[in-house]
Amino acid sequence: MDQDETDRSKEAGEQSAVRRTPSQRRSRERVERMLAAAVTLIERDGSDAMRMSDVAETAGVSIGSLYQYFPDKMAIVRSLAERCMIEGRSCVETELAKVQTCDELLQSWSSLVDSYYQMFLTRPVMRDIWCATQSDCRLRELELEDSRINARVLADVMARLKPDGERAQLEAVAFLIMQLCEATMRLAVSVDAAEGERLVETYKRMGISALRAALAR
Amino acid sequence: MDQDETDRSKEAGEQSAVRRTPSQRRSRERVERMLAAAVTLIERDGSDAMRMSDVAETAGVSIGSLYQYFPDKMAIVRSLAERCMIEGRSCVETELAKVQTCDELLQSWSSLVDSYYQMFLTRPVMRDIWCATQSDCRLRELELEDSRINARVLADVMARLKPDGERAQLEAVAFLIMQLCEATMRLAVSVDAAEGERLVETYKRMGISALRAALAR
DNA sequence: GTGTAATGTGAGCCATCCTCATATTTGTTA
DNA sequence: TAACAAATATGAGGATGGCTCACATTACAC
Repeated sequence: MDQDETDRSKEAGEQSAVRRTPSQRRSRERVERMLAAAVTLIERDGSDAMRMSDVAETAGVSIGSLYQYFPDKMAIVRSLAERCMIEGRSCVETELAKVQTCDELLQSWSSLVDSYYQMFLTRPVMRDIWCATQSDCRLRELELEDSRINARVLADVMARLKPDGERAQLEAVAFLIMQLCEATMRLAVSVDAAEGERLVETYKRMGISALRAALAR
Repeated sequence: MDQDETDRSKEAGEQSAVRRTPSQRRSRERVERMLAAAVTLIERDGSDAMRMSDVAETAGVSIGSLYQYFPDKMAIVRSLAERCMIEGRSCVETELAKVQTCDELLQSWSSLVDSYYQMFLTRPVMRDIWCATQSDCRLRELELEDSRINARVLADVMARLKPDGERAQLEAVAFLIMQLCEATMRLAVSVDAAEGERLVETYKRMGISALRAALAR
């Protein structure tokens, strides 16, 4: 069984945020408690300062239990990050699905950026996770993959609006826009609120003109 | 003396990459050896995997000597980062000093981006340092300050080309362009060469249109 | 040459991640 | 319900690596 997990994680590259899949309700609840404890601690001190022993204590489980489900410390952060990404992708898909015109696209995109920024402001844990992303190879890959998926969704819409556009080109623009969005968020939450807001506005203007340019004749 | 250092670092926020300033030639050379050793090890395994004991051994000094000059492991990375930033700022200043027209600005900026990208490709240590930036508060501040300085230089040129432009607005654009440049580099070196190059191109196009828009009537 | 300040050393302290042998709980079958 | 296997839980302690500190050595000033 353990063997099984290891193999799967090796080939799939994904999964493996958990080492053993919790099948009974008891263990599923405990895993939730562990993740919740991690959020609490990360919001208080940051993920670097978070100690595994504290996570265990806060969650009311033993160190051993923690390691039953998470192969290492970073796996906890990855797990939280994955949830954020899934949530984010769902927002992007929902918002972009209804787009019919270029103006609507710019509008939808702009509002996505706004709500994303709000998420960063209201959920401090996100900022930490997105920083941790940079120092963890696996997490970086996850984020890249996430951006690629979102970029594909955006490129789909763009392709609908400009059927003769070169697909690779559209996707490159969309991918960069997505990644620069992450970068802008990381930046905006590092400076004071007023400057942060202005940066997000500036980014939106850049993105809009990039989208316009990519969709133009 | 030690007291002095501590105080200065506390108030200045800067400096303090070194704990004790090497005044004799012998110690200055040793510090250089330590930094060189760190570069070697970071290029091989990354700064996370770099062990202080290895740095000491590679540099041919004792652990204690290392800690005479660097208060902690991150201080070494910070020290390397500062050197890169100083070098980068000098490039930016030199290149932008000769700009007289809008077209020349776009040309100079574009060539700066290109050479910066080349630096990332040819000096793997830079990628690692720029990643470490994200997880270190002090280093993040250094990078922000670096971007601000470069943004001011760029905004100066923009102001020359558009004397009636609102300064704060120009600087916001310039600052974001600088930061997104960092982000694009980090991204471009994380993907394969072909995609990396296309991303840099896309970024340049976005930057150019942002600069054009900011300078337009 | 003598004294002082600067510099160098490395054994070992300590925090923290993570393992593993063992104990407990749950679900299943007869 | 008893008996058994599979799943789950535990925490002492091994391993690693950052960092300290008491002491040794070297450079420099007079």
